[in-house]
Amino acid sequence: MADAPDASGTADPASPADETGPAVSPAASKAPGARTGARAAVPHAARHGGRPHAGRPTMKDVAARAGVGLKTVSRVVNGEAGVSSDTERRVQEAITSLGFRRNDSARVLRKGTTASIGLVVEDLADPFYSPLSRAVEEVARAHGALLINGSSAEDPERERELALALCARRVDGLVIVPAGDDHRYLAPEITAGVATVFLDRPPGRIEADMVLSDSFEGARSGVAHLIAHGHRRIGFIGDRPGIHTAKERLRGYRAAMAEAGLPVSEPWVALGPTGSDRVRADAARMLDGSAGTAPVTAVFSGNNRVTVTLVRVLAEPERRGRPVALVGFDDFELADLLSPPVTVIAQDPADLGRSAAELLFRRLDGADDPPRALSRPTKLIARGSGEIPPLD
Amino acid sequence: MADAPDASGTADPASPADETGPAVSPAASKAPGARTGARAAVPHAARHGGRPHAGRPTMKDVAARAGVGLKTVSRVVNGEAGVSSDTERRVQEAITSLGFRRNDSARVLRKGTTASIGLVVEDLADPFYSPLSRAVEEVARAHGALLINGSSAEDPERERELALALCARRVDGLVIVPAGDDHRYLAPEITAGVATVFLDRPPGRIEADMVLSDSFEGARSGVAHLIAHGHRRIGFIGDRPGIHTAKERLRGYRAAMAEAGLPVSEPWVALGPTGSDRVRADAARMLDGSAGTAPVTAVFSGNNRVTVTLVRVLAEPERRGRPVALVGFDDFELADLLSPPVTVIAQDPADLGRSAAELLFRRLDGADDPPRALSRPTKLIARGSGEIPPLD
DNA sequence: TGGGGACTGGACAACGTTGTCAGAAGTGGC
DNA sequence: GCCACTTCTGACAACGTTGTCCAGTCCCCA
Repeated sequence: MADAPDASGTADPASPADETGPAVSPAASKAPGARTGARAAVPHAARHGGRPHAGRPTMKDVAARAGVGLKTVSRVVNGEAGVSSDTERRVQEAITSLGFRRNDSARVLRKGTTASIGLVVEDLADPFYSPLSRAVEEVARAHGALLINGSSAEDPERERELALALCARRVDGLVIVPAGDDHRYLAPEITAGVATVFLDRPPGRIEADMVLSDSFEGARSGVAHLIAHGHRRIGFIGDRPGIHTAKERLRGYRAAMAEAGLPVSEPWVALGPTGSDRVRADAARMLDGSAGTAPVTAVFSGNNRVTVTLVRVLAEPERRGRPVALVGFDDFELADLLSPPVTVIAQDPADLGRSAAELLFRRLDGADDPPRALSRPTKLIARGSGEIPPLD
Repeated sequence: MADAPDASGTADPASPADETGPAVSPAASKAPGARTGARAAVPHAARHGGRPHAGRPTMKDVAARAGVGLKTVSRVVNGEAGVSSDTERRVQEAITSLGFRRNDSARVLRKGTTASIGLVVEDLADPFYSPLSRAVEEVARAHGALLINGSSAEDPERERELALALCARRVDGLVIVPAGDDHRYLAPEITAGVATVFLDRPPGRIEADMVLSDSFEGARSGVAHLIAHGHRRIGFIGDRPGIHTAKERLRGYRAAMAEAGLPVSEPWVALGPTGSDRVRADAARMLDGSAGTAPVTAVFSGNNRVTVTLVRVLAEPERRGRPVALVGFDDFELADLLSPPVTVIAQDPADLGRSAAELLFRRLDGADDPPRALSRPTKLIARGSGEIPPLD
């Protein structure tokens, strides 16, 4: 019974598709004047009446307006062949006059592909992750895909929520900077076809593509650099111990010390959250010496955030008298203009993002080879702070 | 009738939902080895064969597996009341054993709301926009919405493409840092119910909500600060003249100069892209004096990117002899650690993002009042570079 | 004038979910 | 034993699009 009136309804040029379905009656009753003419006259009146997109024209409306079939509109909208130029013109007119825009949700449902990828990072605002996000976005754009992204705030549960929400949206692929160390929750998704690339840190308890910087070698070479400049008591301040890169960098630190035959006093090593309070406390402890341990003459910093705090600590007036050498993992803007300029182990965040995204799209294009782990090299950039000799 | 064979099919753990629909035949022919058994045995073999999510279990599959009706599954998935705990348990079992995840595309189509908002900025990697994005994301998250974002690269056409693509995805709302100056293209979308807030710059030729920093007053006070420290020849280097904030800040500069009765030589004013080459050239021109114009003794910088380049220019050895005062619009990390520390007109990007997002969600919650323009104050932070006295 | 091919247009089902509505099963009172 | 009621369940349509398939229409050539 629904069909007959429905069909005649769409033949009507100004077809109120609304009125057939009971679902939209609230919207219809709230904005009854929303006829073609009235709509233009009162821009803000009915704007937020019902559901956000209630009352949007559909292809059916366009078809009725142009006096053609539904599929013909679809063809025009998608630039498919097989529509005479005259018909096309009529359809285009109807489209612009109704303000029609294709509903991609419906398209996605039908086609099974969303042309969007998800990105989960720790913090979108972190100067390490923002160029990385941008690079992923550029690659996505080049492939005609949109980017949906979120910050995990280094919380495994939030990472999981985000990743699964993205999967529920049926993103075509996922780039994840993992916060947690167990990603079995993604197994069904990967099996179902969500291409997944882990970035900066490896996946936990699951096999998948990954793109990592060589944290171990980077840290090793940075600490070796300090040793080469005469330091024998070197501190390490890094990110939380659960984080893979923190562990790897610590391992690099220990390796460099071991290679040089230098002992490591445990008070010289501090892992933890990168908030400035914690870093300041740990720095103070190792710089001033404590519990019978001699103070360090150099510090290796595990990342970006830590380095910036350390730069502040070392710049404090009371520390000026006894210069301490510093090498930091991650480059950062203006590092070269500080005094002393900061020696760093540089990664290229944009390159990491680009590599991960390209790997992802290779998968989406059908690459079937087993998961691979890409390692990107780091580069020591000597600027001054890492070349300060020890005082004693 | 369709149910009986279907049910038996889905009872099979590795149900080949593919093979029932003709829609997937092209995919099947593309990856002919993608047989059912192979999938389980070789996890990565058939993974990217067809459409990304082909063969995912649906509610129908879950229902068949649990021996219940479709709607009951829907009820369980959405935590609706009216399901006995025994039935719920059976459904939950079926869900986990099949690895079912609700398809939000279908949900969106049905419900008309996507629980996602779009954000268009100039450059996600810019240290001004990344905390802003993060703030928008936080607010979105608090409202249970995801964030889809993109960079316009300051290209109006690209901004338009992005914004319309987001509308086609039926985002519930849109936060835009506009690149262009004509947003009439958004009128049909706004009419259709896409809540839209413009951020950092006003919309062009359209009425809509906006959240702006007080660029005029900020620049005026910054230049007045330089004047108060004795400068009479002050340069202004800003962003491209098409950009609203650039114009406003220039206007503030001129106002401060006029208030002090100081003339402005046109070579002291330079607008253009923020790439370092252009800024360096303009800086050199006004610092060295040219064509009978005396060199400036202070520079006011129109933004973040320009300031950083100017800091580098002023730090060059050959410029050290003649210190030049500098005040920059936008604060930036480590500004206080440079020598001299940089005096800035600070905006709070996170606050801007938060305000815009909150305004957006107010609209989505039904607020119907006319579009409003929020102005956020700026704050002068004197650190040293802006207090350098003029040489002559 | 008729027949074949090329082109154009439209009816219909399907994608996976949720809202509506009605039916079935269970409970208690009389 | 029956009715009224509540609680639970499922059939069905609809959301707006695209793929399939068939039916016209037009033109050209024989």
